[in-house]
Amino acid sequence: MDAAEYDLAFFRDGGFRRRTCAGCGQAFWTLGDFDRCQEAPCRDYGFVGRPLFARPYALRAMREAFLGFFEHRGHTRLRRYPTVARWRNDVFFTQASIYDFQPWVTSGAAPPPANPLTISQPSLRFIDLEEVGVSGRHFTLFEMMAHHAFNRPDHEVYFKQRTVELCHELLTEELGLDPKAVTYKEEVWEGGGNLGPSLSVGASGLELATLVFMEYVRDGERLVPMPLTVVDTGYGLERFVWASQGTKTAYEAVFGGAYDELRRTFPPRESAILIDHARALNFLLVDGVVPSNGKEGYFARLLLRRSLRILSKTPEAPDLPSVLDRVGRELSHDFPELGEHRDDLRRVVEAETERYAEAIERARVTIRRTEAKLRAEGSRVRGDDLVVWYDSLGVPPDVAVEELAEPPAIPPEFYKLVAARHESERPTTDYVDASEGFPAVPTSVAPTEVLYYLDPYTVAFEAHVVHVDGPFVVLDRTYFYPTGGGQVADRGHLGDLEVVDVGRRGPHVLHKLERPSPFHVGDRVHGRIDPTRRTQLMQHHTATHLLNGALREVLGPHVWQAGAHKAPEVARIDVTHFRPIAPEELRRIDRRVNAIVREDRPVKSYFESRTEAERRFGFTLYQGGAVPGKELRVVEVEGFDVEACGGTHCTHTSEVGAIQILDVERIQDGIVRLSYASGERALELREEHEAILKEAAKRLGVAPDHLPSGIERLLGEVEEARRLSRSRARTDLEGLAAELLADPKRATTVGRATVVAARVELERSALGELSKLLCRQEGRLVILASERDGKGTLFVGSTAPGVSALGVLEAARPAFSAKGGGNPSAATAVGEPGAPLEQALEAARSAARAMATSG
RNA sequence: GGGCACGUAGAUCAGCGGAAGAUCGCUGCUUUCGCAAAGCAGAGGUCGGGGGUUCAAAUCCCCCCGUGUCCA
Repeated sequence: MDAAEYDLAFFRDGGFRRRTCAGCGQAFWTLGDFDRCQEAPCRDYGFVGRPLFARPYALRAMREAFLGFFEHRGHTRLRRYPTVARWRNDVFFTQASIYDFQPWVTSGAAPPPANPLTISQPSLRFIDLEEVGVSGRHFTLFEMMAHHAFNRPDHEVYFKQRTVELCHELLTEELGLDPKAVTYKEEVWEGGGNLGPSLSVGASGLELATLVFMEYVRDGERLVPMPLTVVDTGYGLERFVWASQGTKTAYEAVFGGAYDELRRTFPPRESAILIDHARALNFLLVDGVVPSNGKEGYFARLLLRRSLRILSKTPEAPDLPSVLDRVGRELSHDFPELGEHRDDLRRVVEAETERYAEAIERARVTIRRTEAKLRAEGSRVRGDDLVVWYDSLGVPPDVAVEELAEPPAIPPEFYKLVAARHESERPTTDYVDASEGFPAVPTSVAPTEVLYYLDPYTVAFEAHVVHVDGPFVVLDRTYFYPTGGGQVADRGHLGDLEVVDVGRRGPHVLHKLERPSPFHVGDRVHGRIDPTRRTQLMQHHTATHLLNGALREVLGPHVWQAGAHKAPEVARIDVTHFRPIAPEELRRIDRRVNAIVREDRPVKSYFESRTEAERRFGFTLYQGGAVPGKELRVVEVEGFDVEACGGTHCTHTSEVGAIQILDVERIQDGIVRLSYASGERALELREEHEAILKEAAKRLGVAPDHLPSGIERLLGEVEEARRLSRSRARTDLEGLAAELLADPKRATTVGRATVVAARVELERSALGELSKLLCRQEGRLVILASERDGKGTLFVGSTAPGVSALGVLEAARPAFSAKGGGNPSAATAVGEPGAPLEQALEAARSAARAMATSG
């Protein structure tokens, strides 16, 4: 980055000097007399015991000082965004204040909610998890205070000059930092394809803030100026508080009384981890994360389990819900939403606590057993085993060691060994703004005017063809709904041709015809949509919203839609929930959702600016995931459920008809799926089910209400018949065995063995059975030959001392080209096609006699 | 989303290329006034599903499904 980028009038006119740090080699600006920048590791912490600011601030006071400062200087104060970034599909969590405005605001697609603005955004970073409690300054959740400005070519709010000016004024005049103590270090920031110069603000060893100026797009080596430039600042609230108090660790300064309370029971490190995790969990759980084994839920589980482990090691420790509650109440003064839904939060935590206890118990059993086995083999448990156990059973090494009689040393770099097991993994990304199997449309083609948004009831229309590609036709306007948002596409006709699929590519809707299009650009076509299918899809889609609302009401606010599918035949919704839905809960959901249908509430669909919709309804709008665009289409079931959704909907709930829940299943850890039908389809299904029931009853010859007992009876009979047939088969084989033994031509006693050799035509498995029956006594040598499908099988079984079944088989091999093998008590060989089975039987018999005699 | 572990009798699990096992529970008999207990006998298995390799697969390979766990 060119040095001129940092050469601000504010620095030059203000008497700042540009120097090069003797530590890191970076250039920096300062009023002071330093040869090094004032950030670790170029200098040590100097503020411990010597606070940086004029007076000590608690967390709330500092946040208020910051936001107030910028409010007084023309910034609008914004409430925090959720810690789970539902409006994005590229990250799980909000990791910085700028995440709130990416990608729609920073790309220029949507206007900022205010400009300039100031915010203190709770942000999550799991990268330093291991440092929490150890370093004295790391947190999993921290608040990033910020002031942001978004500059358009026609409207510049402010950029570098004013940003640094504001920052400097805040630090020195508002907070009373010595102007000479600050250094502004030149850096380059890059992320998400954008980059720009940035300044790292340091004092007394601490990096207090980063001032980023996003102004370029990277195009290979070239830097292209962005049309919209962005001031992205980040001030660490916790660091400011710490610097103002000069305590030994940041935790004491930030968490105050609650931390001191924990310190009475726990050592400093454990206290810090507990309180840090409790804070992060309060935000995560209130923002609707359900602990699970994947995605964002995993991080909640990680924090919960780390906390539970610490608590379990101390007998007089409080339980986890109390710890969370204590911290949650404190936070609710500043974030009122954290005071709500405490019961729901408690239930989630209790369920998770049980699960963890179960997991650990399971692991303990496995560990004890494995050690017993290893010791029986003369071996013992090694450090590697601890790594495998942690990875596959979830048991931490210190817990595993407790279970072992001869514990190995825990490998010194335990977590590195765990990481090494995950090296070959690759993260994957997705997100396509296009239906699969639909070709790209040239950008010169005008975007399709989508009419189904405005009026979902119109099913016939006139339009002009604007683009043709094989069977794919793009119209200037359409009422056809393309597959999207979990709703499958409409069907119907364009002219006389059937529309077999409808998809979307960016701003274009493509109609796929049954065969290559006879239409040409400019043609006027008549479109007709299959009205029955459309109505059913509308009913299912609206039913999905109603169920989502009822699920949240009955199960709790942790319920979020995790996926949905709306087809004419059946609809499904997947939601996050921490345990299977109980039958009683399901009844309540069923009643509630059908009550809403009967109440005939209006369902309004309209477009609204993203910013305004978020303000009015909150982020629960994003049930269907991240939605692109500056405007959201809001679907509002009056007084019940509001979601951003592009689907076709009924205008009143009664149109949905009775909703019949067909099935509930747990499809993943933390996710349950409901299948249901409504409208005509629900009636159809009911008729089908009744018919099936009647048919089944008729076949069984009982009345439908006696079906269960009838089936019970039938199963008993089947069981009895099976038992009988099995015992008959065995009787037959026993009869055959007795027959063979009684026949002097087949059974002869030689030496100490009775040799039974016979040709029997039986299945291979029956040969074994028969041999087993014949070998119930000691001193038997059984040779059975059988031919099936042109392949001869020779089976040898032996209980004769000193006569090996395998040996007999080998002796017969020269006469019988066959593959086979076995052990001394049983051996099998299957001959090549045409191999002489009779001669093999003879050869085996002679060999067996010879062996029995000599043995 | 990926790695790893696991899936065998009603339950808990062993077996990890050569004829499906143990313990508990269950049924019957012996014993007892009855129960418990003990002894004896017995029932109970598509070895998660589907492909493949092999003369032979619970066992080895591949693909699914399910459970758990770790990592993003």
